[in-house]
Amino acid sequence: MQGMLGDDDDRVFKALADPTRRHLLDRLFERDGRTLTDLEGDLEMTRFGVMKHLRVLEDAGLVVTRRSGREKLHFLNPVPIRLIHDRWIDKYTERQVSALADLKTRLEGSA
Amino acid sequence: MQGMLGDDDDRVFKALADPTRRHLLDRLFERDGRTLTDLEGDLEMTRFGVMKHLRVLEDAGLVVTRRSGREKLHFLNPVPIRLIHDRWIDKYTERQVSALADLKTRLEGSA
DNA sequence: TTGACATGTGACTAATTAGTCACCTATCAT
DNA sequence: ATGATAGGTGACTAATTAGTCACATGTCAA
Repeated sequence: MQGMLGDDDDRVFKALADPTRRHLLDRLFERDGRTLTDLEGDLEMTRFGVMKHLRVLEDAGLVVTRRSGREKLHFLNPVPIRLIHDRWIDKYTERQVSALADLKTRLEGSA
Repeated sequence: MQGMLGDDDDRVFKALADPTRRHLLDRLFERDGRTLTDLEGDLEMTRFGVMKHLRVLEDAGLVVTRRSGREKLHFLNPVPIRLIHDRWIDKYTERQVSALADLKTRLEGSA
């Protein structure tokens, strides 16, 4: 039981704690397979900073990569996100919580 | 669109980044309505430390509280967790991702 | 081959955050 | 009332983390 709550998931949560890294995930959610240079584009940060953040995301398993020649392509892996969900939302209450979350999103969207 | 990605969600992710706070959420997931003294029990930390962590969780909306006499009862609010989920997992891929997550949990459970 | 481009590494500094301390306030039971 | 119990505050120190730098490696296209 403690096994699945160890170092792995700590890396995931630490990775998600930074707004730049969440923004990178947003970009990859929008469209997968981007390169470092592509992702560097809209960030007010040096390339090295972005690379460091991508490394953290990759170590956490939130991003998986594939080399293609001199480019490195980045893909979003949503499984760790789902595991966070399952840790504190059981199958029985999932429907109600999901409905509440949808409601909240809709209310904020129209505001 | 930026509205729902603002300071609020930053507080949520920062709150989740600490293992002690995740443990507190685990305890509340197991059983709701605990007091500070109750939660303090199995932690190697002073009461003040625990109180500080609970405060962070409450500010993030992950924990809601209710006063009952001289006691303060703590409840887990799963909605922010679900919003994290919905940010990077769309409704169309949710089933597949969920299945993968279940598989991963089962494999680790039997290991 | 050679110049240009994409990515990678180790060390340094500045800023953030965790945990503790002494001390304070409010409520309950007798 | 009063002693015990539950919870709360502001300031301090130690540890962690973000961002940058100069420099290095590997790949493509002509």
